[in-house]
Amino acid sequence: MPLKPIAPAARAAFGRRLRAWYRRNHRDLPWRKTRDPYRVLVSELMLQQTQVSRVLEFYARFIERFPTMQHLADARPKRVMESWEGLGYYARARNLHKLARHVTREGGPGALPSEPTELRKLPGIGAYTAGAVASFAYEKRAALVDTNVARVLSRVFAPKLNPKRPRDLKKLWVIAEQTLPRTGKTAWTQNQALMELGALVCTARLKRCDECPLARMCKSAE
DNA sequence: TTCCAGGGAT
DNA sequence: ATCCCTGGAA
Repeated sequence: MPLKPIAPAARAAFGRRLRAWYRRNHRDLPWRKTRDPYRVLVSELMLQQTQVSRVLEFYARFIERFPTMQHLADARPKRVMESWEGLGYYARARNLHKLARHVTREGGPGALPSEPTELRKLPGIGAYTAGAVASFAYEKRAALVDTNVARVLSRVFAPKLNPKRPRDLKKLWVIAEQTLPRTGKTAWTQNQALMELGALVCTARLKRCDECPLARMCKSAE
């Protein structure tokens, strides 16, 4: 079942409205002010499992204790786990530590790769986080789809798709790639905007279509 | 008080 | 397909 390509005009309108909305409505979050791949990674891993409000404190404390990949790599497992205490999903803290030790190993620069395919080889990094680091840290022109993005894209372009079904999720990745702006810099903003819209307006429980910049072109707007 | 969201590993 | 863990919505 081939996926109908999105009309260029719709694509352009989608991006412009989305980004314009973002500029006016986005929250001011610390990980949006940095391009440090390490910080972006830490924030993404924490955000996978916790609300923004809660991540804020943990993120600040974590970065204070482990300011760089090298600091984290040098730390004792116990201290890393203590810093994660209360966030849950502790396997991810272990993966993060493992990752830090891996990329700094034997004189390694402690740098993360910038390509999603390379990032995905690292422990704890799946398709979403790979895209997030590539886009948010390196400003690569990379797609990223988490459940927020999947929900927004399906509602706007393909209401028949069910993001929970793996087969449909693949199609949503295709849509995400099709709607990606030309430059990495603009993609950064658009990806952030997609996530923000999913978090603030087009939420799982409530569709606040009256405040949505995409309502006019949305296939499931009310 | 129950129910669900949320990436990745296995 | 299941598990991991917790806050917050219903």
